[in-house]
Amino acid sequence: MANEEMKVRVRFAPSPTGMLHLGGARTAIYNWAFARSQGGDFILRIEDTDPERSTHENTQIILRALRWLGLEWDEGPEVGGAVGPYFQTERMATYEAALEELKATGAAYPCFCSKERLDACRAQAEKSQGGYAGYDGHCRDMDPEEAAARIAAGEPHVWRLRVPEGHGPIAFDDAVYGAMSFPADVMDDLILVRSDGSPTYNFAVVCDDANMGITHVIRGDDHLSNTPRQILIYEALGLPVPIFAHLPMILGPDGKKLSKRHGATNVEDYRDRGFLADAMVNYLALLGWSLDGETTQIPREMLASEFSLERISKKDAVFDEEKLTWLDGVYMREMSVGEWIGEATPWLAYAHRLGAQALAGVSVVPSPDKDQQKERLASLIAPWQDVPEEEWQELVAEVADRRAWYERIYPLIIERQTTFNELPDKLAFLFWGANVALDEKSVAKVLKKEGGRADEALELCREVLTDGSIPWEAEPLQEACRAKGEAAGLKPKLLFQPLRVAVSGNQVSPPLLESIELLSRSDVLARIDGVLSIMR
RNA sequence: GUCCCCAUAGUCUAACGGUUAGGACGCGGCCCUUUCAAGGCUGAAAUACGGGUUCGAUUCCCGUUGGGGGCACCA
Repeated sequence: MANEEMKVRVRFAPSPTGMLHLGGARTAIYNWAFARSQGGDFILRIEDTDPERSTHENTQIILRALRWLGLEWDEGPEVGGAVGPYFQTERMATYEAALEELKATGAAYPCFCSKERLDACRAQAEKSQGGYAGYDGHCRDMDPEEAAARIAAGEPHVWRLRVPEGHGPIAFDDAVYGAMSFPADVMDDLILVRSDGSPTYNFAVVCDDANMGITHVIRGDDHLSNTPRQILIYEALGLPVPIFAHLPMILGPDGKKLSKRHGATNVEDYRDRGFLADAMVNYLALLGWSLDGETTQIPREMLASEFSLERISKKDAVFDEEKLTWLDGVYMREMSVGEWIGEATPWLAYAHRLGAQALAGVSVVPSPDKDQQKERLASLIAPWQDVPEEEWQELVAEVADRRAWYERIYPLIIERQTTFNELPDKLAFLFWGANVALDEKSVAKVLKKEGGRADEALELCREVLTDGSIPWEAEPLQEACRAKGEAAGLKPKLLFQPLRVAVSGNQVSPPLLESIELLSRSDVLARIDGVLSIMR
């Protein structure tokens, strides 16, 4: 057992067999937060013992995702540390040493059963007993001399753990689930080392956690049933058992284990859909943990000081993207102009491209279906990926060159966005130049309304916007329009909605006169004239 | 088949024997308003079921039901 004076050391140990998914990200967050709150060390270890599925690219993807989330590790890949290396494939000597120890005490024995025999056993057990109960111990009591001879003859074999007979229940105190107890007699003799000499997961994990001085193992619930097996290995090796904390699963909206069919499960997809890392960390932290049941905004710094294992929930949690989206909006609104431009640049550049692609002159486009629109936004992953590199560089450079202008968009949009993916659609009209793409529904509802005075309203506004004596600024332009509308008996709504549609193409847009201020007089007048011409 | 875990509104959660069962997302209404947001106020919505223990159960115990995970030469 770890005593109180020991420095807390925790680790996140992903296997590089794919992307970093939401569950893994939350496990990493909890490990990180626990280490920070305890003044301990957060270690990253790559479990790449499965050569079939582990790749260098996947490792890089995981490191990148962790860095995006802002979870810096104290020891691990690219950072180093005193108990490295931090890739399991580079620690083979330590597993071999541990195996030698187990061989010497008789706690490990060689097993020559072929994969085929084991498969057959399993198949038969499933047929006759309805389920597999584990390895049947075929080689457990083989004569040591026979075993030695067969090894010497080069016969393929694995090494299994000899689970002690008459071992009482394996008990441990889980920091989340409390007192746990598993009967030892249902435990079969698990494989420690494969026939190719590589360690299995359970064996490598125990060796590494022990050698790296891990004090608390915080990991997914799916490892709960592995824990008694691992404790058996700790015991056989005579090593101290760390404290375990198992985390409940993250489920999809249908209550099933979260998977691709629920949409994005890869954290980098969220980045590429325009979510903020801060919101992601906050949301994920709250999925299975609470500070006090009241607080929903828990920034990283607060997590790093207030996180506690005691308040982790035992219950599986459903991932709710709507709440994440709301929280993302909260963090968005807290951003300064500078931060906003920095993060939003690709989407602003993409909005520019989208707007510049608008058709020439005035056109009417069908209104998107609300649900389809939502789905489209959800599946937009870094939409600029398809843009030719050279063109893209120019677009991005433009945002930097005209930074002052782009900064003026900030107050118009900051309270109207929840993720960056919404920006292109909402801001494209700023890049239309003299052209307009009219939304079909908006035309029907605002411009062609029965008995409406839309054309009259547009004429009035046009007069004001033509008047060079009025400064091209939102406030004076608005007041002048308002006065003119009032004189003509036009309520503000009847006056401004037609103008909104004529300029932005839609009955819903960012603040109208403030947007007009960002456009040139000639473009605005051209849009109004164009719209007027098709109304007649 | 077997081992293990879980159970408060649609969702995330608080209440560790005594509360009008609290907060958040989402949903409805009102206010603000030239649209949409944001903001403010407000409404509907939960202790899975059945037994105990107790003066008193969301809370403790047992059972039922419902969900989840493990039982690989994967991790």
